[in-house]
Amino acid sequence: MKSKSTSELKATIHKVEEICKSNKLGLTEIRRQVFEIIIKNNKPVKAYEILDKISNINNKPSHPPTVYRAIDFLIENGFVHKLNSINSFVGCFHPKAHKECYFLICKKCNIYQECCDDSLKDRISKTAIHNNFVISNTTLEIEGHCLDCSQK
Amino acid sequence: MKSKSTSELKATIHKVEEICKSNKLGLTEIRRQVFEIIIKNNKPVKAYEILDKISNINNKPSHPPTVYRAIDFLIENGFVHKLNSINSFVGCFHPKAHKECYFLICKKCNIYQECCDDSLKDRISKTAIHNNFVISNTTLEIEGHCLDCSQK
DNA sequence: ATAATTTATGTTATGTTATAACATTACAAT
DNA sequence: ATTGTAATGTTATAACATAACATAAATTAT
Ligand SMILES: [Zn+2]
Ligand SMILES: [Zn+2]
Ligand SMILES: [Zn+2]
Ligand SMILES: [Zn+2]
Repeated sequence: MKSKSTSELKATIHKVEEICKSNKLGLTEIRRQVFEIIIKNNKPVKAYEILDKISNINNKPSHPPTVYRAIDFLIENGFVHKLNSINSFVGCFHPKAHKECYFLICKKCNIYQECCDDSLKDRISKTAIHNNFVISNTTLEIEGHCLDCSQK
Repeated sequence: MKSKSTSELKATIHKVEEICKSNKLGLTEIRRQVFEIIIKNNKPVKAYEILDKISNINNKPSHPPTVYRAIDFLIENGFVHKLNSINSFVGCFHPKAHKECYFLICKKCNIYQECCDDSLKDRISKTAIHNNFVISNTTLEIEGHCLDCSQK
């Protein structure tokens, strides 16, 4: 993620809080911690990295299910996304704006960008219709090199 | 994969043999076995399923590295694809036609279809260009329900 | 031919990612 | 008080993948 400003970050966290409040979703301490670890990182985060960080924050060892449960909650509600191609998790900066996001992932510096434009979404939708297929979720992950890294 | 005819299957296997021959790629016994297991299955196959089948075929236990090496070879040369969203492998029915394939995967019956049309490819390419991004590989996996399964 | 090199496979162990299963806690509803 | 429900804790293990090193088979150079 091309580094987000502090205000964008705060706004996103606030939006998630609002969504949870108005939908009576329990944004518990652990879920909040996991969300903040993910959203504050400008690179995709791995589950066991989160596990380490959570353990440090709380000064006691956490266990995989704790982290994976929090991740599940966050994904279910559209606050984070999983990047299947690299088994990592990223925060969503427009939660609930749409169900899925598409990503560009730089193999060199590991930075990612969302790229969920409508024309792309439409094209995928048309492809599905053309194949008589009803979409429930889409994984689109484009790996390669970002501008900076391709110039070096 | 909407079940391929025997002739299509034979043709694809033959094409892979030809490509290997003309490019001096060693299509060894194990590699061929793994390829045939994957291509003959109309559903995505998991690495450890392949491991079991290989062990049975050869009447002696095989080990994970053997299978993963064969898979690596087949992917590198475009004969099979990995579906990252379900950690499974599928055969390619038009090897070398293009570097990547896009997929529709039915969550219910597990059958998959390739859907690598040019308009979709173009759209992805344009999205990358628009973001100053140089693509090296693309994962597009659309999960949902096929016609049959959505009618039930 | 044979030695050197390269390519592929065998084998053991381990690393990494993710979930099953069951116990406990906290808090709300009856 | 009792029951229900949602979340978390805990232990163990399943599922997916690779590192590291040994051996064998095929190529190539001498
Ligand atoms: Zn998003
Ligand atoms: Zn980069
Ligand atoms: Zn293909
Ligand atoms: Zn189906």
